[in-house]
Amino acid sequence: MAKRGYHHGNLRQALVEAALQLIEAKGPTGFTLSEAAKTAGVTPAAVYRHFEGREDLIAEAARQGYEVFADLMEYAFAKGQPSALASFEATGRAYLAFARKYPGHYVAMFESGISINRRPELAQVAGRAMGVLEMAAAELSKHIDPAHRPPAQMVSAHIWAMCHGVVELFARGSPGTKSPFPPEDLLETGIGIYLRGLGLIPPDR
Amino acid sequence: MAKRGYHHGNLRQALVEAALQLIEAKGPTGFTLSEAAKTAGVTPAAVYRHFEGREDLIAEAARQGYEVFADLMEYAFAKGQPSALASFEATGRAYLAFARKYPGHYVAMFESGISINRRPELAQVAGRAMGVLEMAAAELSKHIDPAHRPPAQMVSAHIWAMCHGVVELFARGSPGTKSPFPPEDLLETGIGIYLRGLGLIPPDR
DNA sequence: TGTACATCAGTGAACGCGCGTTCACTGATGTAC
DNA sequence: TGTACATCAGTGAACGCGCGTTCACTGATGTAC
Repeated sequence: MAKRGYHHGNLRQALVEAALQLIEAKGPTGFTLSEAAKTAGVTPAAVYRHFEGREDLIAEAARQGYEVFADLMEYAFAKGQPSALASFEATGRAYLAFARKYPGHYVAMFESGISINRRPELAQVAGRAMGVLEMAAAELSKHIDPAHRPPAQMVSAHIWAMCHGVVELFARGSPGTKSPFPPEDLLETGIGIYLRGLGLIPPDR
Repeated sequence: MAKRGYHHGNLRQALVEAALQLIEAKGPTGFTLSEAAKTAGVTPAAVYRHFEGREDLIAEAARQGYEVFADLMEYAFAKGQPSALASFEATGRAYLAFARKYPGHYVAMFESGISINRRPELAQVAGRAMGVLEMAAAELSKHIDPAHRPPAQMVSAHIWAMCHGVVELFARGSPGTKSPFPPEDLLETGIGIYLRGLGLIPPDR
């Protein structure tokens, strides 16, 4: 992908990809606009033709991440159908898979400190992603005895918290916090126990 | 606490406290050594009489956080005794309470990117904190039918992940990720369902 | 098809800034006698 | 108790650096006729 002459061709996307790569490598702190520009083979000033500034570039990276994220979750949910349980578990696994496969996006989305309300499209696509998880939880809730049924939003919040916690604590090269278990197993067993607690899996298997 | 003359008296601790305050206010990114020095009423250069540099100052803030954290967890654990279940639940709640009460410490510990192996004392005290949770999980495990008993370390990892996830996603002024439930409730119900899944709480209560 | 011209997407130099860190220094404190 | 002196804990000036951002510019591209 050698720079052909004066014009880059698709600088905007190249900058986003450079940003993602740098964010993954150095964290949201270490990421600089200047370095992203250099990585894309361009002067820092050129960035301003496509973005309002540093923050805006990060926001776009996060937006694209949410887009992929929401798609993955939707796909996982659909694939598990018509079993609500399978859908739900697949959605949880998709969460971790996303964090693993797109670490740059994940950091931009959840650790960069970007406000989700910065741009309307960002808020919208983030809502779509969360919506899938809530939908999965709602489907699941139908199978629970209404007397002991927690709100679907609460169930999705629990699962989201567990997923996020596993990612942050165990799936990253995190500060010394290693566990003897692979994150995938940790999440799978954790969700399994939780679902059993909801009465959706028989007590002993 | 007006500066009395040339010598500060207890600059080292004053710097740590300034750092914590700034980290809480601006995140680990926004924190600067220079500003911490100014907050403590001192020249940036003075910091070097007490710390090796910026990172070292953050590490000390994190260390003090782990100290308090471990104490709180130990206290909660002891208070719940002799009931393993009560101890375990109290320990979980203590986690969230710590994050709420000492947000600067929490960020320094878990979001500053500081390596736990930076200094031996840091690793040691962090180990102590994790040890309490593992101990609580081990106590709890004794009451589970051995045939269906997950390793205690796994249980503590699950709970830690859930706690951390709740803190990061719902207990902070986080990016748009609000939930209609208070974090305390979210954690309490989440742990409750999980424990039910372990067979430690009767299916309906 | 060729030409004139508007628009677009870059350059590169410059800016002011605050950062972390160093250095020789100096004022305050503690200690030996 | 007084004095000389070593040690300690600060100062303040200076540094080099890379940052984000701006500006007038220019080379490349697209379009109208």
